[in-house]
Amino acid sequence: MGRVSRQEPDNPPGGTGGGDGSSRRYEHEALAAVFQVRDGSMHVLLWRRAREPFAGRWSLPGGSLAVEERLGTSLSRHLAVKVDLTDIGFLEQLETRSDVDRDPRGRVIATAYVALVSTDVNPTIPDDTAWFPAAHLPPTAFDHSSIIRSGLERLRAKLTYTNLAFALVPAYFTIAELRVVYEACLGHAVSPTNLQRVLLRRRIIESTGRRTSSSSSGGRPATLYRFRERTLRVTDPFATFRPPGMDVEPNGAVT
Amino acid sequence: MGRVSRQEPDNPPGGTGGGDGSSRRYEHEALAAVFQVRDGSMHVLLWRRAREPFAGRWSLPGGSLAVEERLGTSLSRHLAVKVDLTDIGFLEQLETRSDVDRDPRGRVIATAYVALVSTDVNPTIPDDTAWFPAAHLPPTAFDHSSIIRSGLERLRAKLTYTNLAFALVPAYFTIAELRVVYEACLGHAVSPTNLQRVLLRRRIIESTGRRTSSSSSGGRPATLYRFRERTLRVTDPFATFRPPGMDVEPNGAVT
DNA sequence: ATGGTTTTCGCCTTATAGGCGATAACTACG
DNA sequence: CGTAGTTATCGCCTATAAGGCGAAAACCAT
Repeated sequence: MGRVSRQEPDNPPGGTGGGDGSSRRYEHEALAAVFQVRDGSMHVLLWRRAREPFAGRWSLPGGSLAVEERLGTSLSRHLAVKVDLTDIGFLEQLETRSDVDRDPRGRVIATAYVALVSTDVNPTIPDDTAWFPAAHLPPTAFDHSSIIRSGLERLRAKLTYTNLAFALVPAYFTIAELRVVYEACLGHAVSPTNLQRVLLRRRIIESTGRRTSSSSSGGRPATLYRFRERTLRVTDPFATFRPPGMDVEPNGAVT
Repeated sequence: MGRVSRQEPDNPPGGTGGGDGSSRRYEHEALAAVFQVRDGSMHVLLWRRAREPFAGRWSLPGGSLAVEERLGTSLSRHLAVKVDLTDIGFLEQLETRSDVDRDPRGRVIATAYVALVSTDVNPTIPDDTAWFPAAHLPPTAFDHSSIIRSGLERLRAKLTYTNLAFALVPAYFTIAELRVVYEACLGHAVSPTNLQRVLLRRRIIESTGRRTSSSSSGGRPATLYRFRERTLRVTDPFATFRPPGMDVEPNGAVT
């Protein structure tokens, strides 16, 4: 192949496309793995395919990228329009799948996102969509089940070293409610005692003075907590190998 | 936008493209942020653009996606062909940029990767490419400097909670050499004592019996260490909130 | 009031990171 | 050969964060 030379496609878009096969164009879709904790376990929102390929199987909601949009906004639009889903607390790009044969009809590149929905919203979804427990997925289409696994993995990781849970619970919540979410996500028992202590110490959550009026099954009324911030923030276990005199302020700044 | 109905582009590729603007096609390029520690500081490999737009500015190596390729292999090919770079120890997808106007010539979607090169390789690179310290980048093209920052952030994070450093050092190395790499990457002093202890305790590195024959400037010969594994493996600070009796075996399995 | 239930606090143990000085193992040079 | 200089490594301690467990708090129902 010729001499080493240029870099990106210097061909103007729509240009003649010289050399080694540049200026090819591809369909591009944005997919969302929408997660919500329902009845104590993690669920994913899936769409039942009406047509071939994979007719009858379930797939991630999403849609193709429009000309004037970025992937993220495109996806929000598709979710709003097609599944009536607007209450998304968190949306983050996950990964882009480019396998040549991931769609039997032809080449479609897909960028997958992770979307989180709080437990206190119950969106009205179309008939051909449904929530499925992430642990027991129905037969899925394309590479979507692999994408879901990948999303779950990221979710689990971030839940332990960030404040990401803010997107999965209402603005005000009890430790018990938070515990359910953590258990659903991590897939194992979580001690409420330890959960409270750790998140308070990390200054991720804080107590509002208020308490639940009275719980259904009796028992001491729980304090209502809230997340100090409702945007993603990492706690610094990344501070291993931290330099000598370096201390991290509560606000995250470094002195 | 009609009634809520289908999902992915059900149009066969090349089809007529109905409804809400589906089956659009876009140019797609793969870019690499190639990192290497040189002279004790982190460097990035950049390419000098010959033509407009951004003529004379520096950009990430890469190239457009060919029809029969996945993004990762496409990128490897471009790096091998165009910058003669084949000794890449690690290649991981970073993120996909889809801003409409990121390329003034028209719409090009870019998927960026992080690539790592060990300190013991010194690839012969073309005239119009050069290594730049990541802390002092030259004027860059497109959104590339933002991509580099993003890559550096991931690199720093992963260096502290994974064995990722294996891709930045030779197969056998001394703690001193490893320290240089960590300092270059994290941007602050790292104690060799602590580095050794932590990585040994985490069972990320292990001592080969061998020692450096004799160093240049005198001093006790250092033990040669090696990474137990040369594929990405996370250490489990993700194990916070770990369930009661759950212990993690040295090999990473969970009992 | 009494018992059941749930939440929360206090005290302790364990695990991991980090500081610092002492010792080991070489080179260089008289 | 002996001694100074240099670098690597180890041992012992401290600091911090996570986790276990039981006791107390604060409600409900009878």
